[in-house]
Amino acid sequence: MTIRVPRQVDHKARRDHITEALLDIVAQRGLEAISLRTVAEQAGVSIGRIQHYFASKDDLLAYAIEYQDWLIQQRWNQQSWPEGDPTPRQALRWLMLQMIPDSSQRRREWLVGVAYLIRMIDSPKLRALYIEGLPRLLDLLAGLIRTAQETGDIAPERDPAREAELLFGIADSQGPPVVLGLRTPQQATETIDYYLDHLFR
Amino acid sequence: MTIRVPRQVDHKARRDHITEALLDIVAQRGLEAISLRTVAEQAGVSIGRIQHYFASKDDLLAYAIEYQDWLIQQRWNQQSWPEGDPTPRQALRWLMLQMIPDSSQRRREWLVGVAYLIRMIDSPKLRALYIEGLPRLLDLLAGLIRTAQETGDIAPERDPAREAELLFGIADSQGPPVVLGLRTPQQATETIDYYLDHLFR
DNA sequence: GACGTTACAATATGATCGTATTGCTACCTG
DNA sequence: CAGGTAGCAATACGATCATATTGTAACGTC
Repeated sequence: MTIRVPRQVDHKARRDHITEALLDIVAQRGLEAISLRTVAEQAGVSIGRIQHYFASKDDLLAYAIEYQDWLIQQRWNQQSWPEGDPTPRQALRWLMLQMIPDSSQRRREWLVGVAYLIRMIDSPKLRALYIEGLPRLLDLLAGLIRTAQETGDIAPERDPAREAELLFGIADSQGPPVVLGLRTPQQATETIDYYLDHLFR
Repeated sequence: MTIRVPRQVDHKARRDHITEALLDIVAQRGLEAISLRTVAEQAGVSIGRIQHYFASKDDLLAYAIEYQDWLIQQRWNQQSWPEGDPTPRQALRWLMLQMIPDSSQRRREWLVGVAYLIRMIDSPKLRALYIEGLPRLLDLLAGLIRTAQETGDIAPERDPAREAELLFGIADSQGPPVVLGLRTPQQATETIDYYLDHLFR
């Protein structure tokens, strides 16, 4: 039997290295600045190498958001929650703070998401990332709200689904002012805490 | 028969016609799709004409957001408020609904705003449109909240500035789900009304 | 009615674009 | 160790790009 010899080069690693360069450019200068030449230069590789690992520019662009989506999933799965067994309020707060672009990593993710947004409208594949991801997050938030209602920490007349939308919206809307430097991540956090203070009692 | 080419031409009308074509393309295919050729084709004019009215592509791009900003100002100034003398709640609701991209006009404005966002980071001129516009709107919202507090319609312990941020955030965050078809403008309105129901009493 | 200027259209230019092609080398398989 | 193939680099190619240049017709002014 022939032993499966590992590939000479790590295919995924090469693709990801190129993709990292692309995402950096997109976050700094937008999709318009993407060309095989600019990506090759940013990645420090030849155009030939990019062509070897990606069938076309479109293929590269498509892989890039999938890669970013994968990156985000990885982070959510790996990052530990605030404390071992957080209260609903702590969990909600933590989830909302995750949405603030307060690190270079999250800032890049946020900007790339914005850059791809117009493309999402006409691309079913891109849209799916949003269409499927958002309800999942909203369900998560609504579940935590329901739990807090059971323990009496949130008034029972609050609608969990609506409240989840509000929480998401409040956190989501911090993106532009934070990225544009109008508000600090600290100030965004204060606004989030202000609302949580009113939601919980 | 000789074609009559009027010597005196409405400069602004020509520039605006070209700019309209550009904004349509940006909203549909993003800034990457902008070239003098695509704009000329969309506008139904020659490249030479565009060059005659704009010194460069950058000049055209810069004029386009200024033009859109002017368009928005015009609409805000001309559009009449809900009723002759609206209550603070009616005014707040109306302002928030104005932010939902529920017409092709507002949808285009929203998408163009998104397309230009990354450019805003490094361009002081573009940033100014956001940096100056947002606080003005927040002040307007906070003022209405304060008025409602004086009449007892909003609890006095609410912080007008914070509440203004929340109202803006809630309305602003409706943009992506509405544009991407995940939520209807009607549903976005319901979420806004839900929050107003809790803010007012 | 000559003259200058405005308002373009048409075309030229050189850079940059995505992609195709070619060539070479190192390694894996037989 | 012969042959094939993966993994590129280099370059060629035609399209498209922003911009510069040139040409021309229609007016306003005199």
